[in-house]
Amino acid sequence: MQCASCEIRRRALFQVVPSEYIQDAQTKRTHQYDLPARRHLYEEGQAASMAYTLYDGWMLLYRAISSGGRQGLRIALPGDFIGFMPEGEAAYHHSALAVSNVVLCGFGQSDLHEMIDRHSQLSVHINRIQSRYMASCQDAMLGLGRKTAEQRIAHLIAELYFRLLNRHSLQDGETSMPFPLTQELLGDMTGLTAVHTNRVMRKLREEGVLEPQRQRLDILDLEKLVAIGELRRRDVE
Amino acid sequence: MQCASCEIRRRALFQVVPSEYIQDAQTKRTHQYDLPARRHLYEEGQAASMAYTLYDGWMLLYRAISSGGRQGLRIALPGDFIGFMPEGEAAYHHSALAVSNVVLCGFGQSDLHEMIDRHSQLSVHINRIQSRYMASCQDAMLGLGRKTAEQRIAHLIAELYFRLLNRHSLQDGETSMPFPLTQELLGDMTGLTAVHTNRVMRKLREEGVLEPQRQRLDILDLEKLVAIGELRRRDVE
DNA sequence: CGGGTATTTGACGACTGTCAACGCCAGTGG
DNA sequence: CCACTGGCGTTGACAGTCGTCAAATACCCG
Repeated sequence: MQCASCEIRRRALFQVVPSEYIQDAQTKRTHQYDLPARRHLYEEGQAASMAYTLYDGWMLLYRAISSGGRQGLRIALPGDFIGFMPEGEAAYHHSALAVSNVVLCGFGQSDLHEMIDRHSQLSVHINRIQSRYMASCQDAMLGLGRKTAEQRIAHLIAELYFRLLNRHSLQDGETSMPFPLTQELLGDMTGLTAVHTNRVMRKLREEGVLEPQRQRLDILDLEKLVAIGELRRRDVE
Repeated sequence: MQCASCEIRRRALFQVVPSEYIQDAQTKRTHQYDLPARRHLYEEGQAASMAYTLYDGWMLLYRAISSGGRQGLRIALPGDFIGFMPEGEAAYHHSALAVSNVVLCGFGQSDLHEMIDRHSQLSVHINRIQSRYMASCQDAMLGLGRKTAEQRIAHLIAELYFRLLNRHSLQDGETSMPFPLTQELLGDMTGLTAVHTNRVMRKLREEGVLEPQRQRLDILDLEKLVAIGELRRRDVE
């Protein structure tokens, strides 16, 4: 089934590829996927045959640990390009879990590699995307290694807010955002337990910084949230 | 001053570029740099005009935090390609500090971008390098978020050991490695204080896992080290 | 209404940070 | 040769953050 609505997203990824070519062979193998909440798109160690553009919904990219828990690597938001592996890498290094119901556009990994061969600018473009992800990954390392629980959570929420803002999923000045993450998932991202995440959320509520709704989150004091999390706006893509 | 010895390394980076071209214009602007221990190669926020191949010595890549400390992102070992930024990125996102005396080969960032334009395979190659760094960055996130101090330190040391082994800086089966990191730097990498790092190192010594020498480290029980750190060998480049 | 999932709270303890002091060693200069 | 200095390693006492365990409550969907 062709995905009409994800045309926009595909253009974003392939903006550097001549459009005649896109109409061509490769895109025939582009498919839309729907995935309900709590289901995996792929798992760590699995053969990496596809890459995806997330069109709608949120996903958690994470790595499992031996004791059964997991460490979140990134919350994928609509527009994110996930699951790409360079040629020669056989398996995914992480798992991708649907946080809410999601819609994705899938590309064959080998199709992408072939396109990269023909359109060198595509590789440069993907490089830039990867470089951004790397920067946010380093941001996360800084938080996990050196920040308190409250700072990490504030940082994460502020980051998500600005990412949505930057891709115009939120209006400028809007104080309420969709928020499908459970406290357990927040904990996965911040290296905390669900219990402690809860305590921190209460504190942030009591401080008048934010107010959770069902599946949504009101940001009551964005400035304070940014200050607590020590978020540097320029680092957010 | 031209760098004869870094010819090997340059080939590693440019292995995908026709050799006639390498003899050409760009490489004229390749220079060797020597930097004494404790000096910065570049700092966060600085204009990213150069990228480097580390030829000799160890470096710490890190990001500073507001309270004055720092979070290590990666220990760069001989052969590592550092400081590259995709076209359009103006400033480094992290700082690079020489741990020991180091020797580097520098390339102009814009020269690299130009080469990438002409030789698309170079971009693919850099992509692969970045992807590896990303994987080890995610490894670190997992440690910082979910592992104990002992696990993190064991993981880091084992990782460094295998990285040296993989690039033949160590012989197979050799149990002693060069180790210019102070306990403070170990702490920077693992998100611990120097004091606590010390306690963990003592524990590892008492358990007969390792034995520090001056500027060197003896691995007495590699298997145990790997087990404690839960290192997955296949994830190490 | 019932069952599963998510949130909330309390009590307790472990891990790690902070503060402070001391020892060791190499290099320096007298 | 020795005193001095600065960097690093080492140790102890204490406090705080956060994890663990357990239980109660709230919420959602069928």
